[in-house]
Amino acid sequence: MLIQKPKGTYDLLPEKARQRYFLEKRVREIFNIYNYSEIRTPTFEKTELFKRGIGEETDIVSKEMYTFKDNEFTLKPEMTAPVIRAYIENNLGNESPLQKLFYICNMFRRERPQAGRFREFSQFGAEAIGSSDPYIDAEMIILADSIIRSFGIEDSVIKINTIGTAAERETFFREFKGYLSGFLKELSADSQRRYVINPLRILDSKVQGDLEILRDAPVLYNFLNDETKRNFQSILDILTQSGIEFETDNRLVRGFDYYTSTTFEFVSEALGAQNALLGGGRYDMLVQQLGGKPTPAIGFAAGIERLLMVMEAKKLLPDSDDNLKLFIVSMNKECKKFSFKLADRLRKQGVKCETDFLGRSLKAQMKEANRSNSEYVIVIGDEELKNGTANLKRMSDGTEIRMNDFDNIKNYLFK
RNA sequence: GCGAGCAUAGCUCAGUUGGCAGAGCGUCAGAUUGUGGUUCUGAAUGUCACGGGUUCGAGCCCCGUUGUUCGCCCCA
Repeated sequence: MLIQKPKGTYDLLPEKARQRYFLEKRVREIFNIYNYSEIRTPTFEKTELFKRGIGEETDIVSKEMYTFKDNEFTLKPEMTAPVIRAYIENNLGNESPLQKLFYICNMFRRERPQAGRFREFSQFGAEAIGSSDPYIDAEMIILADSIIRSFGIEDSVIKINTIGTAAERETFFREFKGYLSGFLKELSADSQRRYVINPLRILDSKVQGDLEILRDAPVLYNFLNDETKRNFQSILDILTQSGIEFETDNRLVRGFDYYTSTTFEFVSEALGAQNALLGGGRYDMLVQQLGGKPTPAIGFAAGIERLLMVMEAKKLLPDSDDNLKLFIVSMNKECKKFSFKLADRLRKQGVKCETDFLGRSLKAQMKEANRSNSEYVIVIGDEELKNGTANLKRMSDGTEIRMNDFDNIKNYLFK
């Protein structure tokens, strides 16, 4: 039986690996410009970190984690909890009252794979820890937007909401559940389940019957106190001043327990059912919950596979421009000895070049040079060895340049 | 965890009422022996996902397994 890759994983073959490198490089550049510094954390963490960080009752923790048999450790299903753990453990708050961090890494969730969803997947994201300034909320969204836009994705829609503090939600839930109790039997099975586990998520329902019931339901926003509302309004104002287009969506709620106040999502029509390209929000209680001092924080995470899917669909991925400079063709074994040394010398001068390793015919080597998009070809035969001259052929138009100094080929190549 | 579809050459896919395993692309070789692309000629490559069953006979029908795709849930 052939050994296959685990379900929901993928091999990144050279072309795809190059596209991903392109994406990661650009992402790093933009994070750097916004003064976010990279952080890397272990691939696995204490299981307890995710239970306390994300919430026991969330889908991720309750059924999607890759936990080792002894239950002590779990492959990370997301990065916010590990970053906060590292922040607390390394006393980063003492170094500077505001830490702006970013990450690019892969993570693991045991879900059924489908379009835009994998069991091992990659995200890049940012966390700004230490500030509750609405300007940092705005910066986070502007940063996310400029990354998305830098890839040429213009039609991604930004949705923003505020879900208030835990205390504000408590009073809302009392009213909300009171209202829904009258319609309990008419709600969809999923929403009936959520009624018990996480009533907030009922707001997210797309079932027609639920939508009708929700139409007259109490609105979370009305239960938020003035400060929360003012704060939210400031964020929206700053975004508007910054020229960011967005939609407020008072039904946008997210699946992690740690979110407070601001939540946002970037969605794209080019994706399938899993249309969220990027998601994030404020989590002012998490640092404290994980044993640190009370510290406000906000972050986002973007799905790299989904981003690449959109870019592929919109043909925004660049072709490789990293071609061979020179292909050295050898006529026979004696010439190959010379070619190999020549290639080695050129490579040490930083010239990307290649020679034949299959003992193939002149024609086959020429074809190989053509296939690999080599800019120049040089044929090394007995005459060249004897005379110390050769023709450099430019493959784009077939013209040949006379070359009579093997020690200075580089000068001919870059003329 | 639940539902539906799919599985044939390296890739994309045909394959009729059950009757010799196919095409295009790619790969390799050649077209008077030191010059690629275009063209032409030829060649190689298959446990028809795996395991059972029905049948004289199964790529095709039935059952199971695995993989995969798309949904649900949830998320990036």
